[in-house]
Amino acid sequence: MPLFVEVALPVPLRRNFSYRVPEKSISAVKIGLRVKVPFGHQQLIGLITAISQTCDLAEHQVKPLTQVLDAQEILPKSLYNLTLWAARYYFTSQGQMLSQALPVALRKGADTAPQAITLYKLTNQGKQAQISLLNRAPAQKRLYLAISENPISHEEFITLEFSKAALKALEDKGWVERSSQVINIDLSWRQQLDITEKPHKLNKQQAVAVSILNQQQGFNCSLLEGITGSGKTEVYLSVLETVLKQGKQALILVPEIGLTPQTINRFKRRFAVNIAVMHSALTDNQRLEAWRQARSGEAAIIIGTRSALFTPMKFPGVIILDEEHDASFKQQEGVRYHARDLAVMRGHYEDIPVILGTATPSLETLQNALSGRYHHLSLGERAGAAQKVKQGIIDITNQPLKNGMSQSLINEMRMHLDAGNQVLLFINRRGFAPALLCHECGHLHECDRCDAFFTVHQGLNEICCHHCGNQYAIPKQCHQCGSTMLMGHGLGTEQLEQALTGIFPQYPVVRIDRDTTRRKGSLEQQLHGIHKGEYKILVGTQMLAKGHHFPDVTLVGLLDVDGALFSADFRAPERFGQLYTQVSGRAGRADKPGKVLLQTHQSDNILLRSLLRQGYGEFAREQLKERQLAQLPPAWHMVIIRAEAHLALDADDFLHHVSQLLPQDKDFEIIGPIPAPLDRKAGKYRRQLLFQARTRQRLQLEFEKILPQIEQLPQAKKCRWSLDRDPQDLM
DNA sequence: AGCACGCCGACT
DNA sequence: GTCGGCGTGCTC
Repeated sequence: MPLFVEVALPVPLRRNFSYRVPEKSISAVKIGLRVKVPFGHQQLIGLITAISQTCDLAEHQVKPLTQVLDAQEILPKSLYNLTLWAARYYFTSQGQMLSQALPVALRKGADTAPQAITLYKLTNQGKQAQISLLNRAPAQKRLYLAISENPISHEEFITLEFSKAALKALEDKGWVERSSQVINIDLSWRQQLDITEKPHKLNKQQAVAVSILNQQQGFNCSLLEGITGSGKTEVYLSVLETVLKQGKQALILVPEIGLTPQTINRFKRRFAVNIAVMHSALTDNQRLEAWRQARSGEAAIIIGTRSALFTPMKFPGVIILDEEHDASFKQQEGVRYHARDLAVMRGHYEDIPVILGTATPSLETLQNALSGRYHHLSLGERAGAAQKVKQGIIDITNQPLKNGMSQSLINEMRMHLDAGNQVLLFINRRGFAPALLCHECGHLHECDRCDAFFTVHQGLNEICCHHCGNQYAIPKQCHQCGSTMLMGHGLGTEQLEQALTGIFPQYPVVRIDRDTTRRKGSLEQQLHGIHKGEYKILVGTQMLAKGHHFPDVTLVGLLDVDGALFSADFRAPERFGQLYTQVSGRAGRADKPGKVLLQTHQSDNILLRSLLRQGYGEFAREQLKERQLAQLPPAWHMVIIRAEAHLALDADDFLHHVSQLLPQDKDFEIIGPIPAPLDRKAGKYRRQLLFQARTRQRLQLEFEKILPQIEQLPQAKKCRWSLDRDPQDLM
């Protein structure tokens, strides 16, 4: 009787492939095992998703699988199901999603069995050896002494920086031998949890939060809202204690920039348990080892960034996702999944609680908290540094600007610098899609057909409405006052850095953005320089605000507030609110009050006023109402279809045909095709189509129906295209 | 996504 | 005469 398997392969084709199971492997196949299979001219590794006695394809079309790689399912059932759910949700192939969920080493075929570790120990001859013979070989002596005390593992050998030559010499003498040993899985933490640091006394709000969180059984989700310094981590630690005492594991997810030794040490100090850390600097094998320890239950705590979401747990207890609003939880290439959304879904599949922590909730999470789907727990809302910060608005309408800085700002900077303090200047991320604004009268140019602001496309010398696609050449004069001083592009960090060096030659400037921090370790180096006071003026993008505290910074300037408030990107105001709140929470300290200055042409803007007067909470609630009116996320649900081609026409043509396939009624809205805010990249033209649906269900249904048709479009061959569900930015 | 096949330009 | 550019087409 022939046997066939369906295999999910890491290819962008949205289907699985059938293979014949060779006689000898028939008893070895099971759903969820990795197999190696021939695919075109290559051998790929995929997962078995189904087994059947029959196959629809003709016999000559089906190849036999090459090898079964596992004896046991590679993922626990809950994670396997989550991953398949995610494949559907993000409209990607099961194979790509599953491959995403595995550490690279396993994608390449590594073994899941724990690796035997190499131990170096003394031979009988070595035990009787005369140490004095090593007097002239200090490296050998050091190693010999270490080994004679206790056999050492290869890992210790590396970390203690012994010499390889010395080891070889001792082996050649016959004094030291290596043996390999399989380490028994140590689960003793489940019986006996050692707490190595006395917990801080919780304040009332923390205690309330902890007691509510500790009562949770099974799946549920909580938003823990607390400003910087309100003690979120202490709440996490307290919840962890409860979970670990029940013999269950905790998965902690943090933003890319937040995974510092200090963060990890906070957990290490409190609990004497094995902590698996998953970060991008690990080698494939180190990652695999951390993964194994999580899967076996040896690691009680797993802490990592976005991709750590897929770490299996033998005894799942809780998922904590810190700084839940952080954009780095959304993968921006390949499968564009959101670790926060999948974390909630994973909590559901594992039937365990999920805790989302932040000072500035994303509107998605806020909506869920306000509607009662999530518990809403608050910490120290009104306390802390935020209140002490002085805030000021500089209306720059018709003010002379030096590289984006007004004279008032420069004067203020000088005061703070001369007093020996540091100054921090923020500008928006490059590639922001700015509105066209008159510097003289502050008029914002709006599309004549919609209510949307025009977006400036400097490269094309065009303004474009991102709602209807309406395009014009950039006007020479303001439509309201006739001025020729129209502003349409944010300035760059580099430009600003140069200007500052000119204005304040005596104060060293440091610039922190994607470009200056690309090299590994350079961010740490720059931050170190800032803390030592080597730099006086700090220039940077959002990056600088995340998780870093600069006690000597007393003045923070936000240069391009308008660029954030009037961007074509509907999330820009939300992100600005988060940035502003974070910055205000961090400027200065108790004995050195900080000041935040905002430059804008729209000093009486309602949004801005509400943010400054009432804080992020109110601001966010107002934003939420606006999103509802505008039928934008999280009220409605969005998918972006992006296309890239050598000729703009090809991309447009494709998207146009796609838009014909999409449903059109009151539950759906289609915008575009329009140029992508970064419309030309590497000589290719990028266009996009926005699609909004009233409900998730309809969106899912419609796309599942038309996706095969989109794939079949002849125009699809002329361009590269991709889907992005719940897009983070419209770039 | 890979990878091979295939058809046109600057080199020994 | 060949090496290699990347367009197009296929993968159970």
